[in-house]
Order: sequence, then structure tokens, then C-alpha cells
Amino acid sequence: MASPVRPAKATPKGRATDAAFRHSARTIFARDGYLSATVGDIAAEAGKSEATFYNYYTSKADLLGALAEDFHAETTRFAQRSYRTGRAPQEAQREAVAGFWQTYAERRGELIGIFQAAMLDAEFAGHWLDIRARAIRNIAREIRHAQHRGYCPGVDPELTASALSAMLEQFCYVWQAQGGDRIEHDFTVERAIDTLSSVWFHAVYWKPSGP
Amino acid sequence: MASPVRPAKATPKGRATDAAFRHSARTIFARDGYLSATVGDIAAEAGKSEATFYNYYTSKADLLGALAEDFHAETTRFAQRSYRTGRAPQEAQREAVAGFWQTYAERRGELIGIFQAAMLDAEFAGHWLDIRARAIRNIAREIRHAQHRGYCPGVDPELTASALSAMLEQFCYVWQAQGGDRIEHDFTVERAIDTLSSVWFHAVYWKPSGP
Amino acid sequence: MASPVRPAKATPKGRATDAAFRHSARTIFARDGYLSATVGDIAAEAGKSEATFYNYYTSKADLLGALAEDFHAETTRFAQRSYRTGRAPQEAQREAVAGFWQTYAERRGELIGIFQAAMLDAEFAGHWLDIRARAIRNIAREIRHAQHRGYCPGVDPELTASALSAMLEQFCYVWQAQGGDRIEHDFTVERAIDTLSSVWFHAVYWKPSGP
Amino acid sequence: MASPVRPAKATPKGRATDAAFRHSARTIFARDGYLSATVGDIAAEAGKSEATFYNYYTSKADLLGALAEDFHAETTRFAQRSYRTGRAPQEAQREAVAGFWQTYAERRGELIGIFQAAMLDAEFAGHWLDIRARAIRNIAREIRHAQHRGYCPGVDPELTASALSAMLEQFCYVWQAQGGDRIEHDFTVERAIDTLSSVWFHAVYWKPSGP
DNA sequence: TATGAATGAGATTTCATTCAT
DNA sequence: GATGAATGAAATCTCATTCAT
Repeated sequence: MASPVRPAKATPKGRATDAAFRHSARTIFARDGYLSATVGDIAAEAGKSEATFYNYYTSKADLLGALAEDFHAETTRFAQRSYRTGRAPQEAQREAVAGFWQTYAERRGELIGIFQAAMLDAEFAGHWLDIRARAIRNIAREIRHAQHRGYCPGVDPELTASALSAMLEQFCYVWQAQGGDRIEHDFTVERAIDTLSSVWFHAVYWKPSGP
Repeated sequence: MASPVRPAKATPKGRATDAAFRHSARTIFARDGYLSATVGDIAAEAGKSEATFYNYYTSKADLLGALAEDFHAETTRFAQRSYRTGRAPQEAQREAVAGFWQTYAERRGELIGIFQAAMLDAEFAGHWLDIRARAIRNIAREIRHAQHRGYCPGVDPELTASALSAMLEQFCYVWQAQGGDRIEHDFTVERAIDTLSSVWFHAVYWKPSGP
Repeated sequence: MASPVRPAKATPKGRATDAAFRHSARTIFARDGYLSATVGDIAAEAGKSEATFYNYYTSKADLLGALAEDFHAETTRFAQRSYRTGRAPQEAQREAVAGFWQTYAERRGELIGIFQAAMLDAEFAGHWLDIRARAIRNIAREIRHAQHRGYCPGVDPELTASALSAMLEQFCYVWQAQGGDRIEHDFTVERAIDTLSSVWFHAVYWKPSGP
Repeated sequence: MASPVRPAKATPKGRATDAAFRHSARTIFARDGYLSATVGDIAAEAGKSEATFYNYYTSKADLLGALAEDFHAETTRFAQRSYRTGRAPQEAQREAVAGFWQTYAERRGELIGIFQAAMLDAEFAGHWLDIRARAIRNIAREIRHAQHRGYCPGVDPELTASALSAMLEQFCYVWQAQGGDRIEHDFTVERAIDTLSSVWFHAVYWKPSGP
């Protein structure tokens, strides 16, 4: 988070080292969590010295910030693509949910890092809340749209969006980072996405029953 | 977590000191988070020395474990009461949601502590998952019950329960511990509980439309 | 410099440890200089661990600040005494010079520390300049007094005081901290004080030569 | 100080780079002091890389040594010129004082560097004491000369020279490097030089009063 | 029961310096 | 001649925890 400008390293070797640090950090964060991870761990995993780390990032938080920027850039790109197509709402939703799950799976390291850092560091928490806020506004817009077509009259679009977003996030965290709820269950990704989509869909696309 | 046996202190003075540490810890956890809190902070807030702290608990995690046990005992009592009464499902749900929100508000310190500790410490994560599992099983039972009456055919009761539980938990965390999502919104507790109840209700109590 | 309040340690043992740190610091500063000294050195010389050091002072600079306060308190006491007595100016001066030399000899450690710290740290430099300023104002007053009796007409009292003060300070530093100028010379303290007194006296107590 | 031989770089470009480092060092030393300055700072100010620095100097101390040599060469030239002319002592002195002040102003960077290095490094201290010693011997010769003409009988020429030299040096340091004493005063360079000259003159050119 | 004092262990960070290109 | 990359070494500081009183 220290440097808003983050100039790319000049040489291929430098860029390779930078990539090694990012990759190492994602591995370590995913394995040990952000808080337990030390700069020493990350450097060792990357096969570099601690001092070298500080030639690339000013701190562990700085590196996480860089990962968060990457993540944010990607999800932004994804979200813009996601809601464009003219599909039926249920399908569009399922795709959005699946996309989030997928991103989470691929970016486990940074997500664990970001969540944990947000618990410790108010500045980081702010960052993360900003990212969420954008997603929530998009969801709220969809809900308003549905309301114009007679669905879910009376519900608060923003809070509903916030709740659905919270569900998505926490469910993915529990099942992907924490190893899942301790219930007797035959978990599959397919079913998980079905479940999230179903809750989401029925939470929005209902109409008041007859007279 | 260290001592499975936790004998109550013998004297009134000792019990008062113990209570002071617990109260202090809840305050500090709520203010600074569990991870940032130091034994020194907790002792200072309790008006005792750090050394005294170790006469009562073997570590910060031990104290959190004690708080978690208290919390668990109370929520268990609460849950047993909650589902007994023969009210309409929507009302029963709203009450359950309101109860969780309320408990969260009253126990902010330990809940923040437990969440954060669960992120760092596998043992703690296990504890928390066990507590959640019990709640999830109760919710899943309700969903099965609804399915017998023709609602939400085909959905996975356990995963749906897990998702709703995740929503509840994370929504409360965001709005009570993190200060809320950064959306333009006129938040009230009433509306928050309405929103959660509505999502929950419509996620379960729907029937397939059409002939 | 960190804590304006510096409460004395509660027990005799604590006070002894504190004294040990101060004594150790003076020894180390006098031997290695302030800048070369590490907290580790100081702690080792005091026979304590580094961690213990930080139970007493927040940093090396903090300890130096405490020494500076002690020093300041003593010199203030000394200065108030020095100018009271109704002696001949030459004698009074000689005593003042001797007093400074003596203080310097006794407080070599802190003085070296203060000088060096003043070179690095603007805050410290400010402290030291304040202490000097007080001394300079006293000297300037004496010069004005002399001028009223017809001595050294036309000279600038403040700048002259500043110059004499600079001489005193630097001469003591060179001969007491740096081992003296590399000139062939049979140095004695007596002669050193004579010399400083003589310069000082003749710089002030001259009258314009006759017509 | 590492390389007794310091061969000039072969090419014009090399000499330009060398000059850039020296200039940069003087700027940085004057601004941050020698001790706070890092090789990185100096290289950055010179617009070169740190690695390049080490193609020219073996260390920061080595560069300071080179600057000290330059300085020494120049002051030696100056000093030889200064005392030749057959002026009245008072004028000659004033010129010497003014010359020192002037040199100090022009060479602020290296002088701050040399002073600070002398505080840390015994070898450097030796260098500086050697330079001073030469100046002091010259002053002492002048004092002896004055004594032959009946002035200041009985004073120790070497110590007096040492004291006057200390005054000059420290006064210049305080007013040019540290921003001056914190006294209410309308400082001008003219008055400063007047003051130093006056102290110096009267310290030497007095004769015992009365019969 | 309470606590002042003490410490080991470890993490962060800086910086001078080397080396291959 | 110039430099990007890499590192060893060291200093600072924090904190959980123990122990004697």
C-alpha cells in the first residue's frame, strides 16, 4: 500500500524475481495465512534473501497491496463482461456466482491475505470495503431492475445486495479456505454453485402471492 | 484452550479479578481486534498486571477459549428455546435472525475474537466450525421440514443452511464489527433484520411455479 | 525524549537497574560515542538483556534524553550558584570556566552523547541550543554590565557571549573528548583553565587606549 | 581513506561523473549531515547508481577523505597567502577570520562531513586534528611574535591558539551549520566577523596595566 | 493473590557492498 | 563506464512468558 506508483522492474530477471515473490506470497498466504506469514518465509519460498524482498516491496503489506490491485483489476474486468450478455436472469446469476467461486479458487492466497489484513489494518479494511461496495452497487442495480418488473416489492435493494454479497464471500471462504462446514455432506462444486444461485434467485425473483 | 479443566477461583476477590479480565478482553477485542490485542493491553484495561493475568489464564488464546465457552453455553440455551414455539415460519425466522443480531451486538468482543482467532489457529477454527455446524444442522432440519410441505423442492438442505448461515454471520460482522458497507444507505437495525429475514424466507418458502 | 513524564521505578531493585543503565550509557558513550553505541552494548555493559533496556527506556535517544535532563538540572543549579557571590570579575570568571571544565570532565559520557545526537537529530539539536541559549544570555548580561562600567565599548554582547561559549565548549571537547590538539605541548588542566580565563577576561575587560 | 593513491579517471566522462559525486556529496552532507547520508542518497543526487559509486570510491568515508584532501589543499594555499602581507595585526586577523568564515560558507558540506566523521571515526579525527594542528601552530607563532613585542606576557601560546581556533570553528559551526544560537539577535555576517576579530585581538594584544 | 522485574526468541528493516552483464 | 540485482550482517524493537517476592 505504500507506493501508489509501482514501476515494473527493468530487466527480465527482475520481473521474474518479482513474479516469484508474488507467487510465493500467494502460496504462503494460502498455506499459513497472511498474519502468520513472515517476510522471511516469503523470501525463502521464492528462493531469495529477505534483503532482496525489500528491493521489491517495502513490507509484507505492500506486497499484499500489489496482489490486491492485481485481483481488483481482474475482477473489475470480469464483472464488466459478466452482466453484458442478454441472458435470462437465472442464468446470468449462476454465471456470476460461478465466476466468483472460480476467482476465489484461483486467488485463494490473496483473498485469505486480504481478509486477514482487513481484520488488522483499518486502511486495508477500507480498501476491501471499497472493492465490495462496487460489487454491491451492481447487485443493487439488478435488484432495482427486477423490482421495476414487479419482483420483490418493498425489499431494500442495497441491504439485500449487501446480504447476498456477504453470503457469497463467506460461503466461499468457509468452503474454500477453511475446509468447509463440519456437516455430514457430499460436497461438490456444482451443488455449491447451485445452492448459492438458488438462494440468490429466489431472494430476488419472487412476487407477492395472490389476493 | 490449554486447560480443559477450568476451576473457578476460590475467593470472591479472585472471581472479581477473573471477571475483570473477561470484561477487559471483550472490550479490547471489540476495539482493537483479537490479533492486535496484547496481554499487556488486556491486563492494563483490567487494572491488573500482566503477571496477574497469567495467574488466571495460560495465554491470550486460553482466555478467548473461556469466552467462547461462555458464548457457546448461552447460544445453546437460546437455540433450544427458539425453535420450540409453534409460530408461523416467517415469524420464527425473523425472531431467530433478530436473536443472532442481538447476540452479536452483545458479544461483539468475543465474536470478533473468535473469528479472528479462527483465521490464525486451526484449533480455534475447529471450535468455531463445530458451533456453526450445530446451528446449520438445525437450519437444515427446518428446510427438510419445509420440503415435506412442498417448498423448495430439490435444493440441498445442508448447503442451503450453510449459505444462509454464512450470510447471517458475515452480514453481522460487516455491519457490526467493520462499520458497514460503504454504500449510500440509511441503515437501521430494523431494516437489516427485515432484509436478512426476507432473503432467508424466500430462499426456502417458494414453490415451483406453473402447471 | 519520548516521555515528558518519567516515573521513577517502584522498587530499589528497579532503581538500581535504572542507575546501571545510566551509568553504562555514560561509559559506553564516552568510550565509543553515542552514534556507535548500540542498545545491545549498553545493556551488556549494564549486565542486563536488551529487552530489559526497553522496560526502562523507549530507545537509545530516550535514555540520552534522561541523561540530558539530569545534566541540565545540575548545570542550572550550578549556574545559579556561580554568579551570586560578590567576587572580582576575573576570579568569578575563572571559577565559572573551572566549573564548566569540571562538569565536562564528570559528564563526559552525556556530553559526547548530546553533541553527537545534536548532529543527527534536529530535535536534540534544539534541546541543546536551548540549554546553550540560557548560558549565553547570562554571559551577555555580564558583558553589558561591564560595558556600563566603561569596558569593551561597541562590542555586541550576545555575539561575544556566543563566541566565548563556543570556545569553552569546543576547547573542552577537543581536550577532554578527542584527546587534545596535536601540538607539542605540556598540557595541564591548570594551564588550560588559565588560558580560557585569560582569553575571556581580556576579550571583555579592556578599555579603549588613550588619545 | 582507503586508497592512498587516487588516480584521476582517464576519460572526460569519468571525470565528470567523479565531479558529480563530489558535488552531490557536498550537497547531501550539507543538507542531511554526513552520518545520516547514505551511499544511495549520494548516488541518487548525482543521478548515478550506487554500483557506479563504488567504481569511484571504496566507501562513503573514502569520498569524504577525497573532499577533505581538496579542502586541505585549498586552505593551505590560503593560509600561506594570508600571513604574508605586511598589514597591521588587527587587519590581518580580521582578514584571517573572514577568510575562515568564507571558506566555511563555501565548504559547508565537507566541513559538516569532516566534523561528524571525526566524532565517529578515530582515523578521521586524527586527520582533522592534523589539519587544525597546522593552523594552531601558525597562530601560536603569531602570539609568540606579539609577546616579543610586549603583548600578553605569560600566556601559553599553544593553548591560547588552540582556544581561539576552537572558538572560530565552533562559532562557525553553530551559526552556519546549526542555524545559530537561539538568542534574540539581529545577526549579520559583518557583526559576526567583528565579534570574532575583537575577541581574538583583545585576547592577544593587551599589555599589563599600571606600573 | 498480586506484581515488578527480567528475558528469550523472533520479526522488521536498513545499508554497505559485491558481481555479472 | 554503468548498473540492476542480490545479499550478509546487524540494529531496533515487541511480546509472551517466567520467577522471586
